[in-house]
Amino acid sequence: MPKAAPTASRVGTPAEGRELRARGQRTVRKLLDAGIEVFGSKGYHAARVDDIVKVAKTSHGTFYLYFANKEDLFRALVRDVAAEGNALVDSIGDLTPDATGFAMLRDWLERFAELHRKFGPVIRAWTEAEIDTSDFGRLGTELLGGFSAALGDRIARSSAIVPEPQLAALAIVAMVERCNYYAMTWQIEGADGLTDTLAEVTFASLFGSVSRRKMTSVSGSRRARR
Amino acid sequence: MPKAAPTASRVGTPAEGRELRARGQRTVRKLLDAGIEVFGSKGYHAARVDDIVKVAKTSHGTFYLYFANKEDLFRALVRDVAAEGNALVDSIGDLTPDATGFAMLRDWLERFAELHRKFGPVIRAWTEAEIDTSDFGRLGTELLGGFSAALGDRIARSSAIVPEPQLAALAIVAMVERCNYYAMTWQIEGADGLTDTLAEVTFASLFGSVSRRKMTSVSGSRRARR
Amino acid sequence: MPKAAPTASRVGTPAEGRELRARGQRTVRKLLDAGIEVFGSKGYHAARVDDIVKVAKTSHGTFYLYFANKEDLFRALVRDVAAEGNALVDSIGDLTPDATGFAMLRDWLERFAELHRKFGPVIRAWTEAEIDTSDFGRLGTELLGGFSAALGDRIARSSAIVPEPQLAALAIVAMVERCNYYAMTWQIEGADGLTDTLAEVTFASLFGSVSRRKMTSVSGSRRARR
Amino acid sequence: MPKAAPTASRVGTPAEGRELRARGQRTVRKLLDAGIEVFGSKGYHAARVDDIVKVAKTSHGTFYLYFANKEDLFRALVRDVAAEGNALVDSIGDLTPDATGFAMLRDWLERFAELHRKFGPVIRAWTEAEIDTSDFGRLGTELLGGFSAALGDRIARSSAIVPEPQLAALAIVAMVERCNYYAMTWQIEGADGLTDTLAEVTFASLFGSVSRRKMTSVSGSRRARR
DNA sequence: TATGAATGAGATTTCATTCAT
DNA sequence: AATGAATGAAATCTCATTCAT
Repeated sequence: MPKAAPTASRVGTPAEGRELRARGQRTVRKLLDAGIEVFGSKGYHAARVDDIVKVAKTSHGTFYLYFANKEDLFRALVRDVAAEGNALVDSIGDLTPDATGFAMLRDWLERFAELHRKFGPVIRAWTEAEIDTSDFGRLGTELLGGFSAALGDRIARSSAIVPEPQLAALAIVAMVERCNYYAMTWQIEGADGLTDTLAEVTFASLFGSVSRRKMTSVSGSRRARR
Repeated sequence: MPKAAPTASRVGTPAEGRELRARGQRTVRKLLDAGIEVFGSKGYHAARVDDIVKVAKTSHGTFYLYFANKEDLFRALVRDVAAEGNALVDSIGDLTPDATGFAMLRDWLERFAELHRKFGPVIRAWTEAEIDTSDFGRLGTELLGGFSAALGDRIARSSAIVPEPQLAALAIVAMVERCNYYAMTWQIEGADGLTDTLAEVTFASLFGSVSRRKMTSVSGSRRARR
Repeated sequence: MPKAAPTASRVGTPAEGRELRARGQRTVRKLLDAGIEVFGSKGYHAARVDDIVKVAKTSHGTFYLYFANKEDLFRALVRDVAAEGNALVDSIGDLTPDATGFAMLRDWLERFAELHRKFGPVIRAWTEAEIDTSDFGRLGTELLGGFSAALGDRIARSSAIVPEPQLAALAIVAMVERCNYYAMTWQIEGADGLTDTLAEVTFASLFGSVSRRKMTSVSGSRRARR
Repeated sequence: MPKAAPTASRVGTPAEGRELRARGQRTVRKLLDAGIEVFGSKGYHAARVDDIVKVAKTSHGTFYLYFANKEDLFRALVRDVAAEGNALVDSIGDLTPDATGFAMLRDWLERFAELHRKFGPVIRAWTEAEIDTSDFGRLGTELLGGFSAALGDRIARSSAIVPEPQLAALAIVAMVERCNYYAMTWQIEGADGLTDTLAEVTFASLFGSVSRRKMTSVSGSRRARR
């Protein structure tokens, strides 16, 4: 469990409106962090409010003081991911068929992986929760859709010859997302080369495997995954 | 008082345990189908035995006559998927950087999509269930791992210059799996071009965008993604 | 606790639709009867599903098999009272300023008291519950309103000179209802003369205290209240 | 750290315990008024300390500074009603079968109605709370009993020929109380004629419909009940 | 072989009351 | 004198599983 960096965040329904003092703020944060941890380790459905409360070292009553229920807490978490995700979407640069383009792509994928490392547990649980509770499946759809649309846009504007840029973008996003997911879930052996490989595969699928040797030199230093 | 029936536990798989008569066979089938439907629409955890039983138009008692519990039914389903999946794995042909190789790849992806269409709901639920019930998450890992290993093998043996064939294969499998998943979940418009795009992207990532023009002729009509 | 005569009745939501077998029927009845007893002794709000279940000698699970919640069971009970009450409403005869009229009135009041004896606990709890759960307060309003309207109608058609028959009827119904309520709640001393007194007061308020002596002779035999 | 404040328990009644300064007085008043409002609208059991505190625009902590608990606040309210009620009881004049007697009765009923208008919510909640907390149900019994005893006394001393004056008095009190209750609960249209009707019905039940014509002149306009 | 009823362990949720500032 | 946060006991409700027919 990566212990997830502490997260400031929206607060649930019950507390809605009322301003929180320092103490309350701290409690909310404890609960959110506990949420990340527990959702991550057991998944959304298997997670019990009781588990979360235990990890946060607080009481049932307190939980319901700040969140209407388990879903509410989860939603708050998801909103955070979505926010950071959308920021990431906006930061995709131009895709050029040269070293600069590759570097941009690799960097962007690295940041994607980082997001995954931070919020992985939530994302994982999200996939799981997505199914029935209809309306926050939408949030996920929108996020992924956003990624894919932004990337599709860059592809279309690039010199890559791709018949359906949007579909291709979707395919790439799917690949990237899922690989990071696998990396987290299975602790994939040799996963530290993952971002490199993803960058290469993606780049190759758009521009062919141009001058790969030179480019990987860029990626040498940045392997932080334990 | 025919208390003589605690044969119950672990009957599950139609073919194993004591032989079932026609009526029993039919009941098991109804339950399995209901399982696909219900697990698909609500996911593993949210699926209630009650729902399955209702869809199968039978009773709780009957359910437990054939399956030890909810997980047992799910396992039976998963086993079917795994069986078909492994068959599919074995049927990957040689990856050559020409039209024949592309056709093989496309055909294979088409069959993958078909498998997904048939068992998608189960696969979806599987992803979700994976998390806690540790040991049958393994079944899933093995299946995906099998796909990925087989493909990695073909890549390594092909003329494609890829630094880490196994990771690349994993990335490709991830992409393919997830795209089909999206297609099912979101009812993607224009999703019928999906397999084409996947084939193209995959092929391009391995061999560059060779002779793409000729190949796309296969993929029929043009559709713009939303 | 008068142990309340067993009551056949509507069944709650969960069971809705499905036909109940003999066993289920019996269970439902046990629960309804337990409801009468518990609501009667502790009132609506203080009554716990747990109490009801204990009295009915069944389990929590079973309770929720037949009723969505406490309110649902209560509703079923209330519906029964309302049904019997409405029947009673329809049976008011003509109010004549003679012995016949008085006998009719007294008889009607006797039947009212009987209804109260049978369903008193429910009625008592009803008054209590009435306050917030808006829509089944309506049931009560309608019932009392029905009583009052029917009586008002008879008064208007009688020879009594009353400026506002409807308001007078309401006043009378209020008196009768509340007195029976008191009789139940406080085990009023000398309550066995209650129905007589109510008949007299009512009759007098409409026609003056005509020939009271003769009339009371009718009422001699009928005092069943322990 | 002024831990010195567990004086809390049983302050309650403004006049008892330690003297309160102006600010405290005001807070107590706010809480009592909030109590009337909340108990009135939701009833005793459904009323939440939280609701009361919100309406009073103060905090939980403050509530428990002045009242030992919810019941304590309610008791304080009830004591007020009882005090005013008892004063009212003592003020019933002589019942004579003439216009003076009628006027006295009407006036008294008018004052009763006023009491009800002021404390109706509390009285309503009282009826409800009566059930379980045994000992302050007694307060209610005593109050109603007081009304009824005083009235019974006046009836006995009057020229009315009533076999059981105490029961008759109870019936009348019941009628009056309940009618006012209905008026409050249902916002009865034309309820302003209510006190008139009550006076008439009561008077008639005791003395026959003597000189009714002259008296109704008091009651103003004609209204038809729905 | 099939069924509907029953069960109870465990999860969720509420809210009067206490605590720390 | 006042406050908002925290608590936990007690209530409600769900549902996989077993039972009796």
